[in-house]
Amino acid sequence: MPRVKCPKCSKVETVLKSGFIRQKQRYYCKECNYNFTLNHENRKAKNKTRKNYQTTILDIGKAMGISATTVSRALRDHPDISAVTIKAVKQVALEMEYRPNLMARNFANKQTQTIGVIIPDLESTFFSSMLGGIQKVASKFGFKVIICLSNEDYETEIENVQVLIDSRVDGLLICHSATTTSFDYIDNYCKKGISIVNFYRISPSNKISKVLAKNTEGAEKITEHLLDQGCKKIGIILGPKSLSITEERLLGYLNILKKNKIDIDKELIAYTDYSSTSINAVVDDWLNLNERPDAIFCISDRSAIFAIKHLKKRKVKVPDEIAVVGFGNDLMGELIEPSLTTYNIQTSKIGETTMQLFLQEYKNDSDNETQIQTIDGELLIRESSIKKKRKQSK
Amino acid sequence: MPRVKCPKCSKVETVLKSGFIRQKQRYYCKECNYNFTLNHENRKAKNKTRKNYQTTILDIGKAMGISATTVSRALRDHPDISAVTIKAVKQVALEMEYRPNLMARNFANKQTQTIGVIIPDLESTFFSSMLGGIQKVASKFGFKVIICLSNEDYETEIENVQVLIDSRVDGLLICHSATTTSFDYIDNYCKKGISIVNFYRISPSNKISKVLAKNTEGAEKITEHLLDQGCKKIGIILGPKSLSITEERLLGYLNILKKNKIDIDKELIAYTDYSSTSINAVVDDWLNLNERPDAIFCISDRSAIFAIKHLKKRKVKVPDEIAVVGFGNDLMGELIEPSLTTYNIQTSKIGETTMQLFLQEYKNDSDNETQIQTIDGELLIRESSIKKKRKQSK
DNA sequence: TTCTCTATCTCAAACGTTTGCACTATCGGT
DNA sequence: ACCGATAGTGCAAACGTTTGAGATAGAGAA
Repeated sequence: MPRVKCPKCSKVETVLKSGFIRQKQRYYCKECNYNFTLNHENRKAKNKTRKNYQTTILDIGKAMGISATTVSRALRDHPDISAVTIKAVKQVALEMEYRPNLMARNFANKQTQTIGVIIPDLESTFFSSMLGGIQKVASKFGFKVIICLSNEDYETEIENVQVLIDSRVDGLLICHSATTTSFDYIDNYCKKGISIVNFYRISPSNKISKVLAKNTEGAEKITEHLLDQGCKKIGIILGPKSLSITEERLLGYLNILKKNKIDIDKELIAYTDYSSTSINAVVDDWLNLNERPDAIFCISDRSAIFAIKHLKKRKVKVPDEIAVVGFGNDLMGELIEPSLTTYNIQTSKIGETTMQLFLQEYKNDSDNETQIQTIDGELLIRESSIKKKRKQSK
Repeated sequence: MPRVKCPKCSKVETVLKSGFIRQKQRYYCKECNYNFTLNHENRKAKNKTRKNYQTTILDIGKAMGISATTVSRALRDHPDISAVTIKAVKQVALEMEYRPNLMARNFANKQTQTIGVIIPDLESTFFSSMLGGIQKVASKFGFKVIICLSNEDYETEIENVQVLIDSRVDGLLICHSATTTSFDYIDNYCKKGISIVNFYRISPSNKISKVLAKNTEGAEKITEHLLDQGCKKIGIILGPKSLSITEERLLGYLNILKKNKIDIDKELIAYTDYSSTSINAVVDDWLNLNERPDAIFCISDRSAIFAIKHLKKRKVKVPDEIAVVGFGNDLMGELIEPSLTTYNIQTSKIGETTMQLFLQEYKNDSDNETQIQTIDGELLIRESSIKKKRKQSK
């Protein structure tokens, strides 16, 4: 029989061993019916003395002989607290190097002052500049931004959404991936009362607000410009069919062709997955036609640059033989030779507006109607679309 | 006298009005000395029924007749819990659409599975590609990434650090702003036990780990290459003096000049703040010299592109009259005409390594020594530095 | 039978903050 | 002397999870 004293009744005779628990001998006292092990450390004391201990409002309260409640309120300038107290508390907080624990605050408040942003990639300056716009507005209003990249993959997109929602971000700004074909999950989360704003590449859902570029109008202007340059046969390189921007820009293109009574050649409407291989394949196809197109309208500046590079490699002169135009206005369009004609959708402004829209909805947190905001763009005529012949004839 | 029943002694006669509190009539019972107001709603009930209520482990426990503890452990496959229970709990959790509240979890665990990244800007593809590298590794290990932009401003950088630390991020990856001249704050935070990793633009602190490019070596290779092309007079456009990269690259440049017994001309060493105006000013200065430089080595690809654009405007031929080289390998260098010779520092890999380094330190969370990792680079010779004469002579 | 062990489960505290409401003191009218 | 008002402060619960350690039961050992 072990010679151990029961911590409750202080008897020794009645204590029996009772197996091991977590690598420690465990005892049982018959007298008071109590199980116990020896040598427990004081957890509280351990915590208070550990290296990176942070002062809390409780510490301040204790130091000043007031309650933590009052400290909490004082630090936030609550009207109930007298000016004297507020000043004193703030002074002590400073001295004690107090910093609020935002984790705890957020937890208590059930909000994080954080928004999640999902974008397809950071390969070019295109999405990162939208991100920049979002960041700018967010930081102005004290919001943190968690970024997630979908890498143009639907599964990843959904995983990201899940993680962000589990993290209880206050809002979700989503630009869909190129492989996203089902947008149902959006509606699902809306039911749970999370603010989602779609931007640039949007879903068909009518439950969330959206910010988009003037896709159709832009495509119209681009197509008009090409016709204006004397182009007769304009190929269009689109993204995947499921993407809103694909659809809308195709519409603009078709509008202008119809308006000008030009037959629509289905062979000249190509869907791609944005990859250089798929774009090069389309270009090759068209170069093999009996009658080559004299202009190519690309879904993005990036794809236009792929096209230009490929055309150069195939010894086709841009713009003389084939004009190329992009869409979006990516920084690199300005640098390539020939410089790229494009439609400036104001990426940064799209980002800013998206964040503002979220903020707006977040403040009125009622179920007010969803908004759709369209950001103005402008045609940016550069060298890649100027047909010399035409230029000379002017 | 008001006709209100005291909730304690149930008497009516003894109840008096006692002012208003928060827009509500307040009463006072003389009998039992109790103050009260009427009609308090049941907060708990209100919460449980509100629109976006999320099931908790407590709900699951209640539904299954087991404790929340068991649920919590079951969901995390704790060995104490029987396989049967684990399976059952997971099943119910799925049915009840349970999702862990990461805010609460993080709060309890005192860690956030989140790292903060501070970069100067998102204007070019340069930092965003480092960010991409960080993101890639982070998401692989279940870490979220909060981004902050310093906009090359010291104050903003410090503010960001503060916010991130208050948010209790698990780590901080910092690339300093161009205007940061005092790095003391870093050491300060290190004392508090936060993992900080510096990348690309680093501080002199010896308390944190760092990931950097082969700046000196790269600058040597670049300079050697220029000499190789027959350049005699190489101007160097640097960033601010306080920046580590400025110093290190200047060193590489000087090394090679000395090695080749070339006199160092202080006039050809220029410090800038990265802005196009400051770069153009330097270029103008040099163009006004009696003897113009025949090559310009720029601190970044972005600044090299500013320089090339400005030279073109001033009708100076690149590379024939003046060769221009950059540093870093930004996407746009490939696109400009003439394409830019540069030193590829592998931005994305720098990001990846930074995150890996953090992860490594985070896991051994001991105060192990700091590491400095250098990422290999390679000279990327393109058109902007090829002197035709030399080429012909070969 | 009596003690010991293991497997499994539960209790309660802890994390740091916010918040509803009670409490106290004091002041001004009747 | 009594009533009503207001300002300032404190108490305790709540947020959802994790965790240290006690509880319980049934199996095995002595």
